[in-house]
Amino acid sequence: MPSMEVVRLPCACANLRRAARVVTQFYDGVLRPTRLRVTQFTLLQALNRAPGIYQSRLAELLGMDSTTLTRTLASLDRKRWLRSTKAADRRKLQLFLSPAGLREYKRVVPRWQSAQRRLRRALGEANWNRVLNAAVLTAGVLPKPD
Amino acid sequence: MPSMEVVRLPCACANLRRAARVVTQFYDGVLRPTRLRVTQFTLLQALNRAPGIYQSRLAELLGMDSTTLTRTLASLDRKRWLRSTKAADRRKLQLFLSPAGLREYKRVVPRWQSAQRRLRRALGEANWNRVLNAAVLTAGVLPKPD
DNA sequence: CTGATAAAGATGTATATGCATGTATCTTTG
DNA sequence: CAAAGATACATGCATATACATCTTTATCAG
Repeated sequence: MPSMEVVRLPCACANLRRAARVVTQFYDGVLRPTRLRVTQFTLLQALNRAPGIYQSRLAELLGMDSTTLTRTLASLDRKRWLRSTKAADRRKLQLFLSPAGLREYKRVVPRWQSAQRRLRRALGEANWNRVLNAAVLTAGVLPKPD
Repeated sequence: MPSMEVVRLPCACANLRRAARVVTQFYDGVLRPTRLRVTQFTLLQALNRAPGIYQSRLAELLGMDSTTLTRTLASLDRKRWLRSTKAADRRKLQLFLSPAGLREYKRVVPRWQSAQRRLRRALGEANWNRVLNAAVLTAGVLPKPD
């Protein structure tokens, strides 16, 4: 008979990925009526806060491969929420929200706030702050593999 | 000029996803010589610990949609690392490692242990334990959206 | 028992993600 | 300055992930 007890995963990475999946599903659920996912909302939010940021810097900020951004940003661009211009160093792209992008961002903010409030209540203050610092925890701390 | 300061993301979900990306990249880097990714390693490890587990229960354990498992397990199955049999309730699948799957798991364990040790050292005990509990934090705590 | 409903998994479709590699641009070295 | 190397982004390819929907099987109401 299959085990009924909880199988504790000893892998830190597996646990973190699991937490990210669960929380993403929660946020996406709350955001569903807006037809925007939390991943795209995060990009709009970052661009609202750091207009003109370089793609490479944004990737660094999100701990994400810069080439992953190429595609996710392309989907925002298709919706006309983005403006990008070449920087003085013409290899670099500077990214901005378009007016429509700003409107979209503002439209979704209340739902996002609701998700934040509900998660905060569910976790309690201490755990909430730990989650907010999760990114900082792993920023620059990790040694290069091999 | 694009901002040089750190842009703190206020979204708990964005932070958690970021941490998961960074840590996944680290584990995948350490595991690279084995040509196995941490996501697949996690499945082998789970099946090693809970042989005969139902697919739906495994999905629950990993906070993952059960239909996502269908495909990830299919990739393990293509490599002949899996055995699955129908349960008494013939809608359900019971999952096991094949002998080759067990060998593969054992082959990769040392690298995984190395990644664990290195992350633990980088984070320190307190943060390490928080990460190990990240999954528990979010288990069953979240209210249904709407 | 039969029809209605629920549960488990498979499949279609879409997004997210990373690495290897390619191309354009910049920087460094002689 | 020209060649060599480095940097930024785009593209090809592979995996990861979820939801809606479909099929199969089980359970429940009568």
